[in-house]
Amino acid sequence: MSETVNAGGDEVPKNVTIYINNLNEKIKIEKLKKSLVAVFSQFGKILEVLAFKTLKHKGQAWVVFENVSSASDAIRQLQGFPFYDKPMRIQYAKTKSDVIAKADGTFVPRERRKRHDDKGKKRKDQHDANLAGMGINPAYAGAYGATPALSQIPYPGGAKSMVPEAPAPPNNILFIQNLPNETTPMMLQMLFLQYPGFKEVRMVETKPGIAFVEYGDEMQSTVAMQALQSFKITPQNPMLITYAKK
DNA sequence: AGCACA
Repeated sequence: MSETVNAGGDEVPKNVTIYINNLNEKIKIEKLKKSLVAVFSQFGKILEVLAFKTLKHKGQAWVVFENVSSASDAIRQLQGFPFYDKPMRIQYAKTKSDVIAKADGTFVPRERRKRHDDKGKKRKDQHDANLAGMGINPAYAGAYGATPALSQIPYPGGAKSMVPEAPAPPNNILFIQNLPNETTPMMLQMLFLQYPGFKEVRMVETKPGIAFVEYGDEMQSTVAMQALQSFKITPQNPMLITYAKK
């Protein structure tokens, strides 16, 4: 079959883009997008994820895949999937996404008020289409390209988690894992104190191997994270530093 | 409930 029937009984033709609603509106847009990437990447390459916080568009998102088969698999397999405590409702999107139109040359700017599109915009669009063609979301390339920690961290918890978590967004508090059991707060303080803005180290006796390190702000915590990422207290224990969850 | 391209 080549179409699905949505809850309202309307037939929706296949599309590489899926439209998701009934999303938890309390989740911040950036976190939501990253979590969607985390959950939907299993079905194939994602070109872009769009979500907006305006009234009319809250609780909804568009995930643009490279192939329709990915979109179909996603709809089949994740229909009703509990995501941040709410079952996702997934359909094919009704219209073609701009990234796709730009890539296949059918893109027409929708504000008809412009008589000429200026050269600068055109070049930018072409650039974005190129990025998309390489599997790089232009929006992410700009926004997160300079934040290496976000891309290099596998999600902690991995397979056992029913709702895969995207890496946490920047936070002035760092979460340290894979520490040797003999690590003391004093040892960590010596390491982290050398970076500006250091506030404190917290460890929990009953949870060996992890610690929280707090800085004044997220710029400072990011500097420390990048400096000490994979630092080995013992040769077997490269530390894994991520932002703590908010 | 709400199908866009910050």
